[in-house]
Amino acid sequence: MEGKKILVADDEPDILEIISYNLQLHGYKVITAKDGDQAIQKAKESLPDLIILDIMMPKKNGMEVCKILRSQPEFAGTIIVFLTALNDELSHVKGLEYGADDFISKPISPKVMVSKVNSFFRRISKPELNQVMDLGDIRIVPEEYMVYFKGEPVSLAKKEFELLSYLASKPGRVFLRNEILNRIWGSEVIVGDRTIDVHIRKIRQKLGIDCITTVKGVGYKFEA
Amino acid sequence: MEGKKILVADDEPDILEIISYNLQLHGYKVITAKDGDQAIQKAKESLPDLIILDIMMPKKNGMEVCKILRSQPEFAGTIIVFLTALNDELSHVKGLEYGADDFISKPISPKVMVSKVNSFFRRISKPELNQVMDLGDIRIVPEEYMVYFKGEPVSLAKKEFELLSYLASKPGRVFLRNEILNRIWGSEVIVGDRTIDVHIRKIRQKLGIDCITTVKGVGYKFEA
DNA sequence: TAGGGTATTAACAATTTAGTAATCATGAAT
DNA sequence: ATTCATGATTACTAAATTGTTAATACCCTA
Repeated sequence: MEGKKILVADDEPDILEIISYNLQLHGYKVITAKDGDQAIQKAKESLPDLIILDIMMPKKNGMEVCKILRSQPEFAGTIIVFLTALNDELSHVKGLEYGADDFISKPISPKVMVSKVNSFFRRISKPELNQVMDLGDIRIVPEEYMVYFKGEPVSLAKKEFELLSYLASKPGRVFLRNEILNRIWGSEVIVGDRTIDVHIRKIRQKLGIDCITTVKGVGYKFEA
Repeated sequence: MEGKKILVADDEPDILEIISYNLQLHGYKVITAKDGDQAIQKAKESLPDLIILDIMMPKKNGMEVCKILRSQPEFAGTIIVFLTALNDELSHVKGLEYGADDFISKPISPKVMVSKVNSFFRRISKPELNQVMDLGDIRIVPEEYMVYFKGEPVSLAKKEFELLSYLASKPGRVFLRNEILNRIWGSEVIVGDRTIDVHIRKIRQKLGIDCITTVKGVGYKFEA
């Protein structure tokens, strides 16, 4: 997260000030721009990881900037978010068309802003699902489709393995049954109510310990 | 989103018709009023989740209605939006002073209207629900469905957790029993009078300290 | 200090939700 | 063709959650 570059473009110096101050406080490098043209220019020279664009700006508005940047391959992977007025649904719709990743509503709460920014980075830095996961006594090795409990190999079936990996991808976090269904079974497939439970049971059985906690009425979570 | 009650007030039967038809199509329950007085009366008896007010109405105009409703605690959490002529800047400014949450411009596009309404509910239905809340000794982690008291995990049941999160979302603010019912149980469900109390009790018990204060005849509030 | 309204509480009942074991269907491996 | 593992379903059981009741307790006000 540290050292990530963020470009902020807004024509109001105050906003610019507040945003960059708070982001810098959290270890981000901030580049600022005060209009659309400058935003494009600075984006090209600094290649930021995240770009925050105000919708309304002189020279070129946020939408235009976004459109232009998105058309260039070096910004394909860059996160672009808009600053919008609260509930400005129209901008949201258009913004998504132009390739925005998300929106931050004005008025801005620094706290919310920073946590949103953090979550953007968390989101993209995730696709490392093939990483070996070490969680206490449990070790998950995706490329072997294998799980080890205290060094002992435990062989899980595909669905079981995927389910465990998914839950273990964020220990402590509760995954809703719906999320699980979507991720493991896909949104088209419809499976019975008890299917998840049965697979959870198998995992618990095979691992011998209960590393999966039930949150009734909500879902399941992994805990080391 | 389903079953949310929306009160629409406008003196033009056609507009009323279009709006309510489209909203109903999307699963909302619509109540209509054709003037300001009726709007107030119906608002009081049906306690809608969202109120759409035309600015220009007989008896009382939208501003007045808004002002009156806002002055009553049971409408503190209700979303109120105005129907305004496009670019009617003056109404916008005044409207915000009177406590409006947003504006919808005439002429009305049903599509835009519905998507705006949806977004209102999306906003309020989870106002930063994924934010960790730190309140003195108490820490609420929505992602984990967990509450920590002085670092010690306390596991609350779903309803209890939701209730606590709700109250804690605005420490110090009193939540009316009605608001709580609407938010936690939904406007359709009918539960007995003592139900809230019992859940409050459970939370108090489990947390060990009394962070929830009773305001007799009114409701409850969270205090760190 | 008596009484109305309101909240607290504990015990209980109802409901919802998850766990379990047995069973079936499918398809790959022997 | 038979076996076997997987994955899904079912019907049943178990358990936790959630809601109700009814017996107080509390606190204003008269």
